[in-house]
Amino acid sequence: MTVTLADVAARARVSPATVSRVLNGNYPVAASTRERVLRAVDDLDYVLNGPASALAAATSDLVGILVNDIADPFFGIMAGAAQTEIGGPGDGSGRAGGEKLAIVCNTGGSPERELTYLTLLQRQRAAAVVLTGGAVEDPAHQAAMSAKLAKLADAGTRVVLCGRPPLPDSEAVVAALAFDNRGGGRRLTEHLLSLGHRRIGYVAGPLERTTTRHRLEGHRDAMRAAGLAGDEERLTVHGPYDRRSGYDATHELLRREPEVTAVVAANDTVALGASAAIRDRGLRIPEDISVAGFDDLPFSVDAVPALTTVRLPLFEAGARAGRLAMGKEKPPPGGIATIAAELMVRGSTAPPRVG
Amino acid sequence: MTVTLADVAARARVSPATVSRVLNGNYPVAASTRERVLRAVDDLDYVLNGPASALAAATSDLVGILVNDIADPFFGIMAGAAQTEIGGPGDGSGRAGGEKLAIVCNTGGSPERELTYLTLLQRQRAAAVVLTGGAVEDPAHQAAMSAKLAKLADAGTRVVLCGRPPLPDSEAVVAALAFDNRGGGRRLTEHLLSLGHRRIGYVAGPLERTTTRHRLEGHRDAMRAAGLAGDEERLTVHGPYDRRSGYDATHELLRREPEVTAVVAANDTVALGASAAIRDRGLRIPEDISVAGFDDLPFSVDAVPALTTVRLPLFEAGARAGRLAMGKEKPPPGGIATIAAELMVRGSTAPPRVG
DNA sequence: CTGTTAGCGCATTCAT
DNA sequence: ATGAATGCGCTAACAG
Repeated sequence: MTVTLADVAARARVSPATVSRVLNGNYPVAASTRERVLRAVDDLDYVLNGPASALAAATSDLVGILVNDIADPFFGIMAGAAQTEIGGPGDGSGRAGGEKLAIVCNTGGSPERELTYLTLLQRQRAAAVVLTGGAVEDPAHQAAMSAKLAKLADAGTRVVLCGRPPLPDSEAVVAALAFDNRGGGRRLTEHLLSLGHRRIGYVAGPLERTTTRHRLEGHRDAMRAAGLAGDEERLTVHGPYDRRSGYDATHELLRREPEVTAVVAANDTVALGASAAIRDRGLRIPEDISVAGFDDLPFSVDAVPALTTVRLPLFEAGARAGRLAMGKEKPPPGGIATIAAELMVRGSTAPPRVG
Repeated sequence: MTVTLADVAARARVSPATVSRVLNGNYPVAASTRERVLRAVDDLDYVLNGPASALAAATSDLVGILVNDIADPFFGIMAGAAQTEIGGPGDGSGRAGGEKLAIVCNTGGSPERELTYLTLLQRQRAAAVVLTGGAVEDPAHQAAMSAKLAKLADAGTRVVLCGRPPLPDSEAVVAALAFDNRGGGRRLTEHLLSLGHRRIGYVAGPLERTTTRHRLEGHRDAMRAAGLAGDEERLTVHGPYDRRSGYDATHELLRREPEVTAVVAANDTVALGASAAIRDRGLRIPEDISVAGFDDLPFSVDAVPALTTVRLPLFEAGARAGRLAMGKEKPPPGGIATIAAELMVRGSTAPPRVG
């Protein structure tokens, strides 16, 4: 029923070994034989059996990309970029050559699912794994992750972190590309302070995530440097990285502290919700309250007014992670690189009203 | 080095077959033995060899989800929803039970890559494949797709279409969930007509895509019914489904035809770009020009003014496709279901200025 | 309910 | 440059 390597060999009048060699191309084969084999492959419409191949070779051509939320462009952009480097351009024939199969796995931000996916990828003997986005800071989970990644690395899987800080002690990881969330957060708040804001609310991401913590720390560093420490707790509300959360949290924040003149959101999506909440209270942006986000997702420039935010080079970082996973690029010194975050000042921030 | 089923069997003092049975759970095993085996698995930190398993069983636990653009929430939402149904909830142990591995493949809208990914999935003996979003209408590609899907189905892979019209003659497909793009497009334009608009510009998606054609046909149906046929070509500009394209195309449209009082965009993302272009020309929305989108993505309600659009139940459709792919839900009669599209009237559309 | 026996389809030694 | 032989780790009949 299903055509195998042996069938192709028979039709091309060569041995199975030869067919295998032309298909993998890592071995000298006479041009004439190669041609004969390829024709037989086409004639028979032969498709390599991936599992059999992976079993025999003890490696597969799967590359996993883990994301926290596939519906969030923050991850989609990185994953798509990584995939372009991993999947190869294809040869236009649809005939699948030696390229890898880049596959995106959606953890939904759940530590358990993250581990489960890693196990599944380990089971598939994945060639590489790219972990994107912030990590959960629970010590137990971190330990489990380190152990799991070590095991993957042991089995020959290349592990790359993208937009995620390096793990405590992991020589298992080929490279870690970390965003400068802290620096970005600090510069963003410094910008607001320089405009004259003093009471700045912060709609933070979920607790126990590195991204949340680093951005918040940057914010507080700036506040402290301006002599504005003390009110952190009251001026901070936590919630998921989504629009709804930004909306609800901002209402809560403004109820708690009506004197706020600026709201910093955990990311652009949250900022969108925050903006909606502010408008629903009859306030104008930026005249009554300034709003700022983080990430500079594509829609942020189209917000009205355009959103002041911190740009993260998501595409570039994802592409680099993809190359690193493929071994196409040399890892940075020490395996760790910090990716700069750039402040983008736009219309949603302005000096506070006097009085 | 790497621990195998046999090692587990030895430690649990049972035969390899028994270990296989408890791991797959499709066969009666004494509770005491099962427990012994599971303990051995944990002790040895055993991870099943996916390729070997797939080879022996002639099926794998991979389920492919093909998307046109992973950075676009339109696809992200569907893919994420499908994945929740496919991946299973996990048992919270991170130990990967019998769940499938849902993997998202990003075609970038390229027909070649679409075929390549299908070949790769065929190679992996995928359990199921979900194709999301519009298809390219090139006859050669359609034929190639039909053939490829037939081969996949032959090999036991379940094929499900989500947000994509059924193929000409394909009993290969388990089920096709098609959005009512035509009806939605028609109702949207009817809404504009009822407001009094007569010169309506259309920023369409890329040529030769089913989604583009159906939405455009709905629009033109409504125009024709209102006796407004004739200017189709001049009032339509095509481009990719992205923000930039919406921006450029709208400038082109307004240059070509300044009397336009409303712009219908191919989707919400394009509508965002269109809105920016309109504002950059010093025009107000909706006072000077009304704008409408399609899809009702999460950010659309936050646009200012909120975007009038057509809501597609992306999450529900994706989840249903996931269940269909898993055989957890009965296919609709004839294998084809049309998913309704709901008009969402919001602030971005209003009657045209008189005079 | 459990053990035994055969492959699954391919990559890779070794030969030649 | 090519062919023959071996085994990757597991599942699926068959016994029992």
